[in-house]
Amino acid sequence: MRNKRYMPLVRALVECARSFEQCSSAHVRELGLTPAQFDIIATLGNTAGMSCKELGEKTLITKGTMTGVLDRLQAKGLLSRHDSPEDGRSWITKLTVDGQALFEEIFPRHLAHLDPLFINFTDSELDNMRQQLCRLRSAFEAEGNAGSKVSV
Amino acid sequence: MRNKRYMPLVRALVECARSFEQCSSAHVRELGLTPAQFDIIATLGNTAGMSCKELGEKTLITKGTMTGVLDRLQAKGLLSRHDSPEDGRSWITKLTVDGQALFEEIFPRHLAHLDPLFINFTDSELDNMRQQLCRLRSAFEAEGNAGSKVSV
DNA sequence: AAAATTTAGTACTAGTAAGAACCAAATTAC
DNA sequence: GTAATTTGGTTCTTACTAGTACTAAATTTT
Repeated sequence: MRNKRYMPLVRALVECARSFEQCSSAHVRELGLTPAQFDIIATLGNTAGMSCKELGEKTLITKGTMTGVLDRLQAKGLLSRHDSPEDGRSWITKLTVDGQALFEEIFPRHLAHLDPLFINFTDSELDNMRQQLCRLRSAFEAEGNAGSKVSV
Repeated sequence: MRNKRYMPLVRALVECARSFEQCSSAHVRELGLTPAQFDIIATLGNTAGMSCKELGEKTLITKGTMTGVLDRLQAKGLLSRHDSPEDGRSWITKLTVDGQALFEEIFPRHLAHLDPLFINFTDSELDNMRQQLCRLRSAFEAEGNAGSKVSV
C-alpha cells in the first residue's frame, strides 16, 4: 500500500479532510448538534424551506439517512414538514421559529471558529488548492462511474 | 456559509476525499469486506501481528470501534488474538492463514483498481498536492488542539 | 386512459463513528 | 511496597453510512 506512488497523496488527502471534519464537528457538537444536523440547519437557514431531495443534494446526506436526521430535528422542535403543493410524494421541510433562532445564534459562531484556520492562506493559495482538488476529484468520478473511461 | 472565502476549498476538499473513499470502498465491498475491515487486513498483511493500539494508530479507527471490527473479522476466521508476552492488558492481533491468503488475493486487486485513477498525474503533481494538503492539515491540527495558537 | 416506469420518501439491516464509563494491568509517586 | 495515576481494551449509547426493499405519487408509454 505504502509503496504505490499515489499512496502518500491519498493518505494526506484523507487525513486532511478528516482533520477538518474533526475541527468542525467537535465545535458543532459543543453547540449541541451533530454534524449532519448542523448541516441541515445551515442549509435551511434563511430559506423558505425545501424538499428532502434538494436537501440531500446540498448536504451530501443520502436519503436513507435523511429521514432519521429530519426526524430528530423535528423531535427537537427545530424543523417542521409540510405538504408540497406541487408533488404529493414530497414534503417541504423548513425551520421552525426556534430552528431559525438557533441558526442565527450558532451559525456565525461556527464561522468565527473556522476563520482562524485559514488566516495563513491567501485567496489565491486557497483557489489553487481548490482547483487541484477538483481535478483530482474529476479523475475519481470518471473512473468511479465508468469502467475504465479515464480521459472523459 | 458559501460567502466565506475558504468555503469553496473546504467543499472541494471534503468532496474529493469522499469521492475517493467512495471509489475505494465500493470496490472493497465487492470483494466482500467493509472499508474498516479491509483497512485492518491491509495493515496486518505481511506482518507478525500487532496490538489494538498500534492498529488504531495506523488505520485511524478509534479503539471503541476497533473491538467490534476485530470481533467480526475473528468471527469470519480471518484473524486471531493472542496474549501479549510483554503486557497483560494487551493482545497481539494477527491474520490467520485464511486471513493472509485473503490479503494476498484481494490486496493487489484493490491496488489494480486504484492505479488508473492517477494515470493522468505526474509524480511531481502528486507530491505538490500532498505538500499543500499537509500544510493545510497542520493549520487544522494547530487550531484544533490549542485555543488560538495559529503560527506554531 | 390504463399500463409500465420513474421518482420522493420511509423502513430496515449491518456496520462504523465518537464518546463516556468501566476494568484490570502497568507505571509512577511517595 | 502500597497508593494514585495512567494506559490497553471492552462495553454501551446515540447517531450516521450504505445499501436494499418498499409504498405511493408522478411521469411516460402506448
